Amino acid sequence: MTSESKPAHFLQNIIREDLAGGRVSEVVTRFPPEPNGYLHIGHAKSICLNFGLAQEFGGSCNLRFDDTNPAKEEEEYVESIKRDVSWLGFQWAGEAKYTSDYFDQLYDWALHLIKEGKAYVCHLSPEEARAYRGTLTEPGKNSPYRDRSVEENLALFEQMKNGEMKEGECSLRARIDMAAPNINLRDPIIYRIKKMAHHQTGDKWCIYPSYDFAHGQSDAMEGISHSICTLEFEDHRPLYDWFLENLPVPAHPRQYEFARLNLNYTVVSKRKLKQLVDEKHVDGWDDPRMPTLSGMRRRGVPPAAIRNFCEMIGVTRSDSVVDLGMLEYAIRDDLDKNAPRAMCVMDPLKVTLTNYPEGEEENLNAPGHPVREDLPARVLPFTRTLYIEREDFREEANKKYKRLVLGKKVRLRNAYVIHADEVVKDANGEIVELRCSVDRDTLGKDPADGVKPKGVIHWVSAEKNVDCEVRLYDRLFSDPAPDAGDKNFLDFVNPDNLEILSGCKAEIGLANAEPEQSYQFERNGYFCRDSKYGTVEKPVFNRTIGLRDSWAKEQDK
RNA sequence: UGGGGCGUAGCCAAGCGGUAAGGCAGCGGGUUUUGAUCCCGUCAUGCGUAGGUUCGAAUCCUACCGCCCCAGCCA
Repeated sequence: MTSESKPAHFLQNIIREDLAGGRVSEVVTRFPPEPNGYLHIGHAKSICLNFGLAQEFGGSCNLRFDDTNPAKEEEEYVESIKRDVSWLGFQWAGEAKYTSDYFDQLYDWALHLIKEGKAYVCHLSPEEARAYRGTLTEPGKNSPYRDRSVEENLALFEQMKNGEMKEGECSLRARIDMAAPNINLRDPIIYRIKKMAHHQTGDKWCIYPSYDFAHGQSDAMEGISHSICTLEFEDHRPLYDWFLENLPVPAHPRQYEFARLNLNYTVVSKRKLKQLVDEKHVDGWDDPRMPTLSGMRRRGVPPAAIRNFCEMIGVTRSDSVVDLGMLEYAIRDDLDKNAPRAMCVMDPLKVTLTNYPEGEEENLNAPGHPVREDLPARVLPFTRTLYIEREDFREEANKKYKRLVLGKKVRLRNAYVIHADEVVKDANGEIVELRCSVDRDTLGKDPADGVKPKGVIHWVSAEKNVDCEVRLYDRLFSDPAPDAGDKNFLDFVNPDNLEILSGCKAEIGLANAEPEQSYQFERNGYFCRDSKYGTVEKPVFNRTIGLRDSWAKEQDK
């Protein structure tokens, strides 16, 4: 720890004290997703927290699929979750675990509660149970089945397990306190009947434990020292503790809650994400505009950027909304340091260098990165005809415009200084070509007259380049809180969230770009080859994020 | 109107009785063959509000206000 390191957050403080005071000898955490959907940026915070804490304190972190509800869960998600956690850069301890691994033990513990008179089979229908539960301000009433004998409960529970009861006909409930102000303590259901195959246990069971009955005991079995979850589970903590106190568990882990991540301009609810996919607002769960980890991966977001972002935003108990700009900063910060540089002209304007011999070609060397000397240099073929960005030329402009102007000079990035001599237009007055002259004595040095061009623009050889398609993504929603209150988030889908450019010309080396390998297209932004679309001859590049653009800001003034 | 939480700058967030860290965004300037990066400067007489305790309060006490979560056989 250096003097300039971040101050510790409350969980780090708690762990430090637990370790120092001997309450725990080793830190064991767990990331417990339900395999019912794809992981998103919100999960990333939890992953980084749980795995990060284990790493920081020399402990370990389990990956545990919280699969107590076969109606909602699928094997497909198990695989995608493993892939995403690994991609983020974390390794779970041993094999991935499943709450369903513990169904036998959980069943025995249910029996234990029954024998202790602390659980009973209740034949109230779901509707009746709701009525008996009371309300937020009124206590509930005891179920008429609450005082069944141990023997009767044992027999009935056996029948439940054997499939002799119908779904919803009855359930096993903990016998706690129907008048408790905390509704979770009003005889919560701990086993329900679901005549349904489970993706891990097949048709072995037709009764399944509830989250509350499964989670703490699973933690205990795994020797979890700190069971970290989000704020909405805070009210469940007394119940978490009640089970651990009333069952012969090997340990009593403690639950701590933190505030989940909220990001403006972003929705992460599974239902809404699914709707975006189903209604074709996006191209799938891994669409680069999606806040899913698979979408961000495809878009070119480096996992380290997500980790740093999670580090930046901190861990607290206050419900807050993080500005998307922070995520964008973290992405740019990582990419600036690590992405090799390249040039790509999005909207090509042909330039002919009238004093450059036809058929001549030379290979110019360009660094792979302005400061990272470990990144390999590249070779740029320079020829008589080139492409520059259409918006990098004006027939006339004031001094603020630092690009190519008719009759003036500009530096071609990593190459020569050129002078714009003449504009060629078509019948409609459209500029179709620029005729320029090149100063061959300007490679790596200023012009002999000592007049240094103010601007530098990117370019690509018109004779040797990669024809490609470029996809420019913008934020998915135009409203900072698209799902706040009673708004319909679909009303705020940003109509300009995707712009597809074709006929873009990238430097030749990009022909071999690999998906997920990020590049900075100089003066433009960060890009990576798409893993889904494009061909060998004509790749598709996704813009991860643009460079900061103070010129655009200046122009808006 | 029951229970559980949370209120420090536009946003995130330190602070734990000794006179408001840091980051993002913003603004101003410098360097620059990327209008990027980098560097420098600037940005809360103020900590939800009102009282009180104290030599001294964001920190302690009291009251009030605002926001979030809970009435699935979901997690």
